[in-house]
Amino acid sequence: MSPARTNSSDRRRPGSVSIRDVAKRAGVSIATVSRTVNGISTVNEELARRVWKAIEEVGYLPNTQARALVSGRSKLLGLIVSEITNPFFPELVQEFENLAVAQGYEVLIGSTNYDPARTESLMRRLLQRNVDGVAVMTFGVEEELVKQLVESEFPLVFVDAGPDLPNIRLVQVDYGEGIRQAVQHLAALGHRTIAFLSGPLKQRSPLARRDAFLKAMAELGLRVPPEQMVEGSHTMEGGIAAMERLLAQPDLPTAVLCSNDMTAIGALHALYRTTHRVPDDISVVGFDDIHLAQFVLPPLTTVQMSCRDLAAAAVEALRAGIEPGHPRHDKKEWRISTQLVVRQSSTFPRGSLPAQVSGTRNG
Amino acid sequence: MSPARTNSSDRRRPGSVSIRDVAKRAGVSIATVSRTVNGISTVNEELARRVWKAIEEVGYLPNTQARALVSGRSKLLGLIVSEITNPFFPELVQEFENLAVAQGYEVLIGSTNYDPARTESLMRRLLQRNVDGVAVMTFGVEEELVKQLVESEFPLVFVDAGPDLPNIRLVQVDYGEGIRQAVQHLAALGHRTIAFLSGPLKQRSPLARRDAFLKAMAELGLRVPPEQMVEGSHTMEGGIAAMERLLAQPDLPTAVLCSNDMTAIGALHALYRTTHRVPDDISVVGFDDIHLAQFVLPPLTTVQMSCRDLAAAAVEALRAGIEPGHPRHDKKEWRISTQLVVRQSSTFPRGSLPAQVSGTRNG
DNA sequence: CGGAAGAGAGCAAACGCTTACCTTGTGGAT
DNA sequence: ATCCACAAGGTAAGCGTTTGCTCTCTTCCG
Repeated sequence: MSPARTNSSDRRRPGSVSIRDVAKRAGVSIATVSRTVNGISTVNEELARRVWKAIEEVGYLPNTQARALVSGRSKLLGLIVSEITNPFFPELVQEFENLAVAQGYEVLIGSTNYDPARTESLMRRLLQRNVDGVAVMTFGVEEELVKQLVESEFPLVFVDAGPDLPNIRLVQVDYGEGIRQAVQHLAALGHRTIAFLSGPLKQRSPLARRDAFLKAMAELGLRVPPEQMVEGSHTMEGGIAAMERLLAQPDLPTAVLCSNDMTAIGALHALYRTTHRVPDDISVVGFDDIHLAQFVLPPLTTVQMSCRDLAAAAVEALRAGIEPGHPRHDKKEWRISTQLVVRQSSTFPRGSLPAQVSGTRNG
Repeated sequence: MSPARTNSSDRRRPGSVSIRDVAKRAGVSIATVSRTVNGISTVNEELARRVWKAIEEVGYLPNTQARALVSGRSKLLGLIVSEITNPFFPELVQEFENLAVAQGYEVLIGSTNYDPARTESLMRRLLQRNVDGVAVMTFGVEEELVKQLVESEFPLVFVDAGPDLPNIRLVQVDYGEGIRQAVQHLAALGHRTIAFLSGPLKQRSPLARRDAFLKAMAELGLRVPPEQMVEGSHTMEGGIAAMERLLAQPDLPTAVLCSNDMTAIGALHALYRTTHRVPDDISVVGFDDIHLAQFVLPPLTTVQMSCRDLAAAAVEALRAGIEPGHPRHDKKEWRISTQLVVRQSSTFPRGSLPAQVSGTRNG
């Protein structure tokens, strides 16, 4: 009524219509608007309708920043991955985001590119943005910082990663089962010499994969000469280099198990440039079952690790740490199982069977 | 000193040390702390030193929410992509994020999965978070909303997408040059029949790519029979399907140009399952030059579109819209050039030359 | 020596919301 | 009729900052 306007009485961008505009329009106090928006039951139905109508009319969107400021909850989750360009991560990110959004959270994603300085600045930025929790899917977060955060009970979950500290929420992948299936699959086909292209062995998860491999081999009484364990880097480039090193040796295995699909794809690439054919001369098996795995040539036999399960566990772990009355509040460990998916990059070793039943290109 | 504590005098999580704690510790007012942090020159050097020391000691991190609330700037950028799992996007996202972070922004990423409802809710969430601007790299944002945002001068930029509305910031890819190079490359090798596997033709950018192809062919006087224009979906699955439809026809082309690399990879896949070899029987050329392109078998000849340039243009366009005194404030269009990268998936058509010099697998 | 100017620091009002607390009005029990 | 309990809405404090304004010293000029 009075000519003196509040700051946003005129038409502004959607975000800048404030609760006051709604209150004025509906002829109620801002408290009532707030209560209506938050579904608090003490608001009279008739009034609530008026408020919603006013909200509609002025195009009000509650300002999340202000909400966060007063409630202390930003409804933001941080997600730290190694490299977003590694095809494994987008799938994970996607699932994580879907689940988070379904719970009313938004996600701030950052990739570390394995750079400690970058990681630290990322972590700082996330904290500064007041994220309610952080899921870490990479290594190299400074232990000191982690310890400090854990002590202050900041919700933190490590997914297939994480330092060796007590009292940390972890989502752990059970490599044993999937890798055992892969090894047994190859052994059942008749392979006796199986090489392993590992990831960077400074990290825990590649190490766990390697150990699972050695264990599965030992269970079958199969020997693994050290020269058939080659370290890669979980990238295509690393897979190429590792395979080339393997090829340079006198005794070739008839099968190669790779620590992840990217390595396997690199291996396929390296083999393509030689006279060895996959799978007839050499079988290649991956790990992760990224989307791409079914589209490489030949389609890759690999071990599936469910992104959805992984993401779901991470989100649940965070919610458990964030939301006061959450049932799983004290749970510290989540386990994800793995499982073999047979495609066309693995078959009998050459000569071990009378005929090659699986028709492949050099028929 | 006094036993009555302010809210955060004890050891809490890093984010919750407030400016007041610093002020108390340094024995100054919060205004001075604020000015020190923001580098305002009226603060005495000696005092500033004391403030920084206090900040260090209490582990203070300014609360971005509060800052945003009072300044009206969230320093958040929204980024909308179609699907984060499509390998083209992570590379773009990565670059975008790097550039944004370098300018002090954080990025909220969302994927639409081509779902209008999802797109709308995403947009609403972004506005609610008070993002300072949004870069849109997908189609299907409701025109009405866009119009409204543009009218209210909300910083918005469309990257290789966008509705046909006036006065919109656009980053446009110049398909002409790259596709012409690709066509001329194939023609120079001796190809006369070149098929085209397009993207979904309901969208602008696939349409632009197709038109560029037709134009380049026409320039050389090469005919393109309609049955050699097959519509795909810019995915591997779509590439496979499109290639299969092409293969089902009586007259095969000697070369196939694809609207994006994913389609080309699908095409390679489909061809792998036939007796046609790439590149000897049929040459395949992609578009985008995603990282993966150099690792498929055979490494893909493709047209490079620089992610970095694209991302840089998008960030600059947004900054131009956000930051008051930005020089490019009125610029509405940014252009990105494209360029052919020759790898091993293209060669002479079979029989067109006496000997095949480029050593390929069936040598 | 008085006073103006300017540097440097503090006070307090926003920013848009949530929520504890207070006020008002209603109905039922006494 | 009086009182109390309770429902329903309003008032205002406060979340952690930034920033316009004010206050207090210096310093320097006349």
